[in-house]
Amino acid sequence: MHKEEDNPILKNLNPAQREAVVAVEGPILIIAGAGSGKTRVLTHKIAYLIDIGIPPQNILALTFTNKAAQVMKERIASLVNPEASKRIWAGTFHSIFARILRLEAHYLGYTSNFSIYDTEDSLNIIKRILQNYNVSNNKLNPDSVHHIISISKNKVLSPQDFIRNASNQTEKIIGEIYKEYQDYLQQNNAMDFDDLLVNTFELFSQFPEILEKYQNRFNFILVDEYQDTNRVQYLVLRQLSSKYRNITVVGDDAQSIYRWRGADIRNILDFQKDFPDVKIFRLEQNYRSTKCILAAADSVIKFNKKQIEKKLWTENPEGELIELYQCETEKDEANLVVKKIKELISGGEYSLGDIAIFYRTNAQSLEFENALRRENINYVVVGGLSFYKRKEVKDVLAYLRLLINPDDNEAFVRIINEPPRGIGKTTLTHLLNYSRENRISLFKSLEHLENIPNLQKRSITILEEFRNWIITTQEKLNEGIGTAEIINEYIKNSGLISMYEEIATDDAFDRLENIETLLSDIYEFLTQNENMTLNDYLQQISLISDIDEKNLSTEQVKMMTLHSAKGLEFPVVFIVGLEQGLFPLNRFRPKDLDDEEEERRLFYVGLTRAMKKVFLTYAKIRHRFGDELYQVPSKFISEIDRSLLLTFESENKTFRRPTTYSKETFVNSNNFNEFDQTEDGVLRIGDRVVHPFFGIGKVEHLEGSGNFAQALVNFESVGRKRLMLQYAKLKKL
DNA sequence: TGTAGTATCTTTTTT
DNA sequence: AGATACTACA
Repeated sequence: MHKEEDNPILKNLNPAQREAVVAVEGPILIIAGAGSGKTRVLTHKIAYLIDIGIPPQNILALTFTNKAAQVMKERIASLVNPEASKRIWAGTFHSIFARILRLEAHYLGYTSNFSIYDTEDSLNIIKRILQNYNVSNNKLNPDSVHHIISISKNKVLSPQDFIRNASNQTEKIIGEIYKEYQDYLQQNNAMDFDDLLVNTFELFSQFPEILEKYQNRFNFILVDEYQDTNRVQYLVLRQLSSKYRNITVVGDDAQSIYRWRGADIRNILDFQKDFPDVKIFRLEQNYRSTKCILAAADSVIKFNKKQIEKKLWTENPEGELIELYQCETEKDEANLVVKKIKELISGGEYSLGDIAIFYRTNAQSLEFENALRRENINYVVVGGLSFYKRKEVKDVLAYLRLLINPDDNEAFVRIINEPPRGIGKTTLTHLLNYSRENRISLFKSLEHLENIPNLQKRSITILEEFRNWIITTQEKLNEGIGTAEIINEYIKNSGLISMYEEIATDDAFDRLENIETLLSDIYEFLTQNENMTLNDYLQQISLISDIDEKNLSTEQVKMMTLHSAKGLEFPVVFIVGLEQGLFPLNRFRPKDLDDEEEERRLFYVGLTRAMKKVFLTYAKIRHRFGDELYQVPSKFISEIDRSLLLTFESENKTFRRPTTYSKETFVNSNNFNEFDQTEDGVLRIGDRVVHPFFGIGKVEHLEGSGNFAQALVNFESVGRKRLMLQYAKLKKL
């Protein structure tokens, strides 16, 4: 025992943390509250494992982002020998599984240069399949079909299972589409994000000897953010750990925010069922936030019924009260936040890098960007339209994908007429038909141009030329020398660059710059890493997320969605857009209590990111699709213990034309706790109503109750308005 | 086949 | 309001 006390790896850990670290063998569940040193426990545990002689290459650490894995490796490197830290397998489920699948691809009928399709690719495929099905698009839109397929995969439900379980015609059709989609992916030698998980599960299920190989390799498995794993991730974890049973999972049910993409909170409960001998540790001391922030977060999360009982506490100071600002519009809100940021900076206590702005949807970032730019304040936006999602970047990547995996039809479709080279819709349709009928890829079908009906002479010449160009480039690439130069030449010959040079607008120059950045990024990757190939590059970037890329240690204000904020911490946090319908977000579908609880956890995550100070804001009026919406403060505001809140009205009101909605329309800011559950009157969805100012309209949605009851009314004269029934004086027709 | 003009949709959250 | 997708023409 005393020997362990001396171990530097165990110093600076509290008793609970230390116990969790030295519990080496068997299944271990760590329930770790926000800010309780979860990452610290994981890193120290891995360092400890290495310290007691476990070979680092036998350790597998699964994290939620690549960045978290990278941070973990760096910290381990500083605790033990840096060389050892490099040999740990650490990464996201997706990237680690992709790595395994590359090595074992042939077992599943893939080759190791398979493409990884992103959501956009998947949607394009589904759109095309839907067209062939000739179904009315309003019921089966690509997004929802894609979502259903994705959720099914995460539950390990095959197309055959899906069709068998179908209970109506629509489901049956979706099942057919799912099947066609899956066959198509296999033909393209491509996997989508979900396949990386499902196929790993299939690989291990079908080939026990492969499973055993990886069981033996990963003697010790550690999983971060366990509350956000889904069914298939859980199943693979169970497969991998079933031999040695050394698995440590860390999670906090209060921070589970990915139910919508299949995360299953039951994984924690099932974990205890599968491993009855599980040892459970609880980390309940928070080192991050002030007492005030913690109390506020606690008062909110108490409104959730489903949760594991735990009490988070801190020795940190009381801290300052949370400030709540009521703003006129979203512009006003952005201006207020910028004003507060300037005050924080001039106060001398904080710098720009200490400050973060969290919002519910990416679209909200725009106003803040504008306001910050006007005041010359440096900022960085995480997420939104990331570099690798830009059209011109994706086009270049598609050119490269086609070189590596010529069966990649999505890449082919993307670039065959980009820039325009005279292969239009008609020609492409002929090609697509031929390749579908003969079950070969588009690129392969170029070998049989003379057999393809209806092709014009001109098209044939162009396509032949295209095919030769790709093949010659592939041959050059296979020689393995001067890869970066070959790629530059190839992209130059594609005509993309000269196309943008000819357009010569500001936008086109931006795009050119992005292409240049990408090419030099590739150049650097290939020259810095001796034995890395273009294939490695493509794989790496397809699984990179925006948060992995962005440097958060800079002196800039950080802006991101609440989802991206998970796992991070900042001295000062702004949570904006706290309005009913926006946060909690609702999509005007039947109310789901679980949805609301998830939104509340998201708010909890936001609050608990803050170390010292929290600002909350909402706008009374928010513009959306050109409409003016009258907003109601988020119910979450009313759930914060009132003694912890200071409420303000934003002073810098922007000028607005007076309407019949004068001051009394809006909630008095002292009224937040009067939210109650009384019945919302006689108004029903579909009712036609008349309003003294807006005239006749139809009720499309109702929500809230008591003083907060509100209706979304579509008026004939002015379109959709969100109105508070208390003030709106609507008359039913 | 490419373009100009028009209709329609957009805003969840991410690997 | 602005961007994208679709349709009718050159």
